[in-house]
Amino acid sequence: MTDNKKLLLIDGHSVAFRAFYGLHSQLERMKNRNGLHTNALYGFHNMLEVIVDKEKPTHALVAFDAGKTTFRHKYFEEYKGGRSKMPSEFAEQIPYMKDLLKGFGLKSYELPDYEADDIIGTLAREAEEKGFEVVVLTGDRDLTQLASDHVRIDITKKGVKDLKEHTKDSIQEEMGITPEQIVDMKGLAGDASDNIPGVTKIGEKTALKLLHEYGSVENLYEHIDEMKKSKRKEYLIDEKETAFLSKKLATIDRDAPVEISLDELDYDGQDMEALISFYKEMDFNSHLSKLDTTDYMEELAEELTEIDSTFVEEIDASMFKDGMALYTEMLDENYHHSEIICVAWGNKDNVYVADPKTVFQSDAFKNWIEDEAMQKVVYDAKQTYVALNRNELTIKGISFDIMLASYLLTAEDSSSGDLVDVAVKHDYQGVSPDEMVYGKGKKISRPEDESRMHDHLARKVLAINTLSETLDKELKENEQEDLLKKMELPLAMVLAEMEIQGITADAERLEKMKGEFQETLDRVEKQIFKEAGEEFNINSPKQLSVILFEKMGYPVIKKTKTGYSTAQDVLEKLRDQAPIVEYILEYRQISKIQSTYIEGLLKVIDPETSKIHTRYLQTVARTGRLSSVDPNLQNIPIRLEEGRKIRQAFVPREKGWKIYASDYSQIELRILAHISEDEHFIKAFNDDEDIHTTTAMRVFDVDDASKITPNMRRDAKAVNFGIVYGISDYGLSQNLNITRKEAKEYIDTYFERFPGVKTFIDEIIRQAKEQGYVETLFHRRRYLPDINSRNFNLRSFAERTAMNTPIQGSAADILKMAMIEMNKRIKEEKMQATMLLQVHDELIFEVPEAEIEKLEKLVEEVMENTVQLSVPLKVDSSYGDSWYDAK
DNA sequence: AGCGAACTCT
DNA sequence: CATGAGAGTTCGCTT
Repeated sequence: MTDNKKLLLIDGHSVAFRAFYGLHSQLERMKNRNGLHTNALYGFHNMLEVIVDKEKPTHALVAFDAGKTTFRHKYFEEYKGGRSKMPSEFAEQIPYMKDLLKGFGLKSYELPDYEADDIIGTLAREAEEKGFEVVVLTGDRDLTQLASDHVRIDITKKGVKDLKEHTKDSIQEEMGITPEQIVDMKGLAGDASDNIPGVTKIGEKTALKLLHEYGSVENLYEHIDEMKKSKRKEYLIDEKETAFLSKKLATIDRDAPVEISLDELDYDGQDMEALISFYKEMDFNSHLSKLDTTDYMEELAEELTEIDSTFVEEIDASMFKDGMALYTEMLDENYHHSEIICVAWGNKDNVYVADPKTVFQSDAFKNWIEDEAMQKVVYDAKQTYVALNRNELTIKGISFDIMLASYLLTAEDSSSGDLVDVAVKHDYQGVSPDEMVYGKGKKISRPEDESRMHDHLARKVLAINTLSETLDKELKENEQEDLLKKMELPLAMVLAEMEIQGITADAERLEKMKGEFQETLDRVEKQIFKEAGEEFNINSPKQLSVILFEKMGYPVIKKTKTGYSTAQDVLEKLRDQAPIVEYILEYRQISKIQSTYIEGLLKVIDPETSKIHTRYLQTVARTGRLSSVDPNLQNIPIRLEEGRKIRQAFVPREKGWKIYASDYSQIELRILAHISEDEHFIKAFNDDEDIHTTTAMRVFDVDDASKITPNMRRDAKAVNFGIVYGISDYGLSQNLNITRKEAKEYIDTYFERFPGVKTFIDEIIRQAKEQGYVETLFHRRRYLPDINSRNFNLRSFAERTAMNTPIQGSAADILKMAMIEMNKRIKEEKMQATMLLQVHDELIFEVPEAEIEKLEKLVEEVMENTVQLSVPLKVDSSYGDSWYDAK
């Protein structure tokens, strides 16, 4: 051996198929969050890991079969006939193989008309001629014919990671023939699995005997006359053609027109980024956590080309130009509390980095920030606004936000808050993750070497600058420019003001409630322990299920992945037979209020101002809705009286003022009416009818509204909801506690009576399948990669998303526009009323008594008329001394 | 530190 | 076969 080159060739399909059956018993357990089976991918992954680690190849390739037919079918149509169809659980995993291979840094190759065997055979020959060692990984014994002095064939055994190695010698020893003779063997004996016929009455034993005597099929027929007369000889003579054909079929073509050269196959290890995203996609969390990313991180850092930036201790006006990018660095994501630790700004010509102390003392900086005419581009306009506001600066003239732009373009989660995610998503590699500079978890801190931080920030500024141009172009191509510049960006400013304003919370009220709820909890807890006959942690579903289903022996109604379900709907079914569950339900309800709402809210009230400042996340919800965190003020209880009382703690900032709430009535169904153009729906809304009653009348075929019972209306309401969410008969039956058949009848009648809705659903799904995404009324997009998936769950989910997103998303768009307009009008009118909160279809204000009438008129005018649909939009308003009383 | 179950809202 | 949209927080429990 003159050199150490080693080529690893993998028979992709056969190895994956072996992996699939190797982990077949795990089939139902191994699914990702979307319901995609992952057992073949998992097994294949582990095999790759083992073989790559063991062999340390210098070159590698994974070969696949291309299409159904190969050149062999020309000679023999039935080749590989009689094979049963691939199970769909396996087939659905195939498209993801390429992601797995990408992660391993392995190239793959297929060749029309040829099988993977031929590709492998050809490359193995070439490589051996050039002095390589060759290892072939396959699940298929056929490949053993390729074994030679420098070619070894590894075949997967039943256990997933076990391999059996086949060398020229081991084959000779086990089979008694050379690897080359294996095809002669098949010529005579055939191969049932590939539907290769062979010669009648000749099996492996006979073939072996014949081959020992004659060596090959060709030689056998040359000397066939010397064979003494026998039935076998007759068969051999009669089926001479078949024997040659069979040999030909079984022979791997070692001279296939493979157009990839060995040089291209050099292997340089895993592609960390691709591997991480593959693990995430498949929910391979154990792999994810054991991944050693330090090498990768260092590598990334080295890859960054050097950039120029200036750390400045004195600032002057010459450092600011129109169109520059600006970034303010904070270590905690909650910008209401987190300190700015460094500031950077600049463009492609100059990047400046400075300490906040320097920046906030500078008049030149202040002039630039507050000059509307000087445009700035940023990452996260709202964060930037709030951060500067806390330093007595009001930023004006933000013209672009790459975080918002990226969200509009891909509607993918960029909530990690790290600019690097957005950059990488748009193929910009010049910036590193925050984690690399500041560390992660509890250890997040300023780097000791300050210059590292300065460089990091300078890179962010350059990234913002560069990406703002490319993303702007992409937005224009998608007709989404207005969505950014007239909706999301102005909204970011409005939200910033709302967050900074905050809502006043009455801590004393909460403290008082806390005491009362604690008494209830103690009392209910005692009763539960008495019924159970022992003490345990009621908050632990695991301990609770032991008590309920094992100790007390109540029937199990539903199971979760990890054990018995003790969810609300399950407990409600046990209510009649199990007195204890009544107490458990009460305990759960109250303890949720206590921990999340009372104790949780008390923790986030600013003791100085008595205010709560939530943060609205503008780039999380895939439909375009906002979400609210730290705390979430969009899920304050209302349905049950006990929880609703929490709202008494939300009060106006001044005595004598009121909390004023306005919500859109049935906005989603009105949008459905508008988009679907269903005449019955449109008429009902134009006539201001009660939509659920009208639905009930049509579905139950009743001609008089007075004959609609509350139950009929309730059912109709559930169906209307179901339509908006993308209904299934099963889901509706669960919801209404009726049979699946009855639910199906409801749905069928509904579609019959509202044909426009049916047409809308069919049409939106068709459109989604064709273009791969759906849009709201205002061009907000959501891509649906699974809409044509062969996996039922994935596809169904995408179909429901296709119908729900235009509805939910258009409602979100309308609210956003109304908020921008309201903010503007309140300022124009110089009102004291203040917009405080948004809860998906409602806006909450605080208002002086004297302005109530004016606000009422303004809110209605704005909310009902910001957008004109083919049905009217209707707003219901109310006010009171607290949020509780605004009902 | 991260996940799943349970709960809250529109 | 599995089975209604979009979110966030808290808890217990495992790593």
